Amino acid sequence: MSKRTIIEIAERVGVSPASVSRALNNVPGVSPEKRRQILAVAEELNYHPNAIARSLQGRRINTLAYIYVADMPDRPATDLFFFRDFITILAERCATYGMDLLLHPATDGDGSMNDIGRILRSGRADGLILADIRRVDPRVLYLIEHQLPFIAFGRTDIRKPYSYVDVDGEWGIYTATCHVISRGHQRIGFLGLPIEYTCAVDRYDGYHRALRHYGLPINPAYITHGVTNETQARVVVDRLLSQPEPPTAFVAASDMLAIYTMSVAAQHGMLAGRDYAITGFDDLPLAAHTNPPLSTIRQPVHQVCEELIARLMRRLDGEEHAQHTLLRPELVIRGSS
Amino acid sequence: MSKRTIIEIAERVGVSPASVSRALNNVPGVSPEKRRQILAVAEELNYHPNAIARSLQGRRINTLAYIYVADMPDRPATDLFFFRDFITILAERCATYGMDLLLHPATDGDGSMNDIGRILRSGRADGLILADIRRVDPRVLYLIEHQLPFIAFGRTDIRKPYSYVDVDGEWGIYTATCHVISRGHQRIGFLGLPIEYTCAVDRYDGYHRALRHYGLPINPAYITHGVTNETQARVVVDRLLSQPEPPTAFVAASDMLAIYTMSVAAQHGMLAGRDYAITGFDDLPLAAHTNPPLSTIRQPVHQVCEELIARLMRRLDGEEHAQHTLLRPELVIRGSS
DNA sequence: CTGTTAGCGCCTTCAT
DNA sequence: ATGAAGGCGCTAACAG
Repeated sequence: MSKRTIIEIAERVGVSPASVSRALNNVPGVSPEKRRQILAVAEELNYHPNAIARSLQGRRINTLAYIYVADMPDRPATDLFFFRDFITILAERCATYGMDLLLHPATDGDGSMNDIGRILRSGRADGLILADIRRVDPRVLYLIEHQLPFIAFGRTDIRKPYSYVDVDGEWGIYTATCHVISRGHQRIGFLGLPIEYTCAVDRYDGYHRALRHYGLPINPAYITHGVTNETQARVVVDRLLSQPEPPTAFVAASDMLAIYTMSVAAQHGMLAGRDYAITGFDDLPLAAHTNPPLSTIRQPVHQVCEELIARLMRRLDGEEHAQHTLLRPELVIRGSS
Repeated sequence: MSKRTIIEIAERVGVSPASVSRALNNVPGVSPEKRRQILAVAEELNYHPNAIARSLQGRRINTLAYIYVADMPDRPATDLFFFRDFITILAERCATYGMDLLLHPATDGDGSMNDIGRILRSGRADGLILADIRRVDPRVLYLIEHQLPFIAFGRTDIRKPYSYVDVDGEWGIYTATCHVISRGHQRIGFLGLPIEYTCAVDRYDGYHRALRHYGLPINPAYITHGVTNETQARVVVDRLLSQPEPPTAFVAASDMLAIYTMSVAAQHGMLAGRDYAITGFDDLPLAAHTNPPLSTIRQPVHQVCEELIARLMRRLDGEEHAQHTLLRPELVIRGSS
């Protein structure tokens, strides 16, 4: 196997490497005849341009990177399942823009600060996608400061301008809570995410607003934050249910939280939809197949991914800077509420 | 923002770029003092070596690519969910080897033949991971012929040597079928994958062997192949159940097939575990949360990924060529059987 | 239309 | 221990 470079093609055809380059890139300035020959030989040699050499000239490498923390100890297991789906959909959207997705599960627990600059500056990716956004997120600050091209899936409390796409979790949970109230429930438990995440606060706010809106009291004994796995869920839900006046409904900030809760409640002999109501958030593929099927707030994942990539690509083209999108999720009513 | 190259560091420190390179790469031949200075300045400048320039010299880019077909029309939706999990676990295993995972959802339906050579030869990835293997897989043939470094998750009928990792689906389905038979079932339906996939045949063989082993007849009316979505499942399962002597148990070649089946059966008023038995294959996160929880054959995904990456890395190091691993899955008995 | 030249950022001889 | 020079594969700028 020879080298398979434009030089080899040039030699075979009897032209200069520059002409080969021009022909291969559809740049004018090559006679049709030579262009034809060149393309034929390239085809015959099974030639593929070296993307590495190309991007060394300052061109793009046609790759977007998604850097995430894979094994964050307090990472909601719930989000983990959501992000598994998110990743594949993101990759598909990338593909429609001719980009590949580079997955980098960060190794440092500190939100992958080490890797962020490295991947971008090392030229391995043209832009960055960030998720799991915290209210004050050092990664976002870093990227803004260094003017690196990125897009965030989620808002922060940071005032500086940057681009993001987010789902209106406040509205979503507000809607879910109202739905449950309209079913006649008055004592409503809330199962929240770890409050360092922006979306955790956002979703809690929706719960809060719905209760206020209906003039229901905010009872701290019904509210819990930061449950991230089934074991913790067991403790918390047991406690919630063993109160003198336990909640008759639960609004969970994620499908997995809801599923854990249903599982614990089942051990108390309680069946969702019959003995209590519950709603989730995400609409994982799983949600339609639980028993009973889980009512939930569906994240518009496809839209989210489309917007993320579209904005990031425009940023790479220098066409836009600090724009954002807030997408509205959708209440899906199933048997659990 | 300046260029941030070794040249800039060299100028600041007052040495040659070569010395900077040596210092940065821990190559001997730099005085400790200069080395210290160089590293200090690099740190201060927030310098990251350009991976692109590096790999132009023939070094690795530290990336493995997973090329897959995202929107294959006949792609079992079942596998889709499995591969979503597979991807994230694969990425994590890559990370432990210092590699990133490049996701390329192929755009051509033809098994991504176009992209395979391109990605590898373009230097964007050092090696390739292939899944969704078919019995005669043109991608595998191509990669073997061109001596490109790859590893397959799955066997083929191809005789030429190449490396793969696979799960013993024959054994798995054999075990599941025996389990169901041992529960007293005699009429056992089989729900198979599209037979162009090696694993589809493999799993069917397990069913076949179990029936033979117990001297049960092979009834074609109980056997179906190639169901890939819920709509098809409805038709097929309806037909299976409306026979004079319908199966009293089902062995499905994937969890999703099993779940679809349970869903259709429920509409016939039949509850798994009570009115009939059913087993799946994969052990998706979903499986533990269906109603009733699904008995299934658990794919050792973590082991699979570990072996895939380990073998591929050894291949890249020139240490091994056509080795393979066959992993044994595990029967997980839950409420559905 | 075509070829030559220079250089992207880095590493690796080869001298010194 | 250090620096100068060449080249990885490709493309852009400049000549002809």
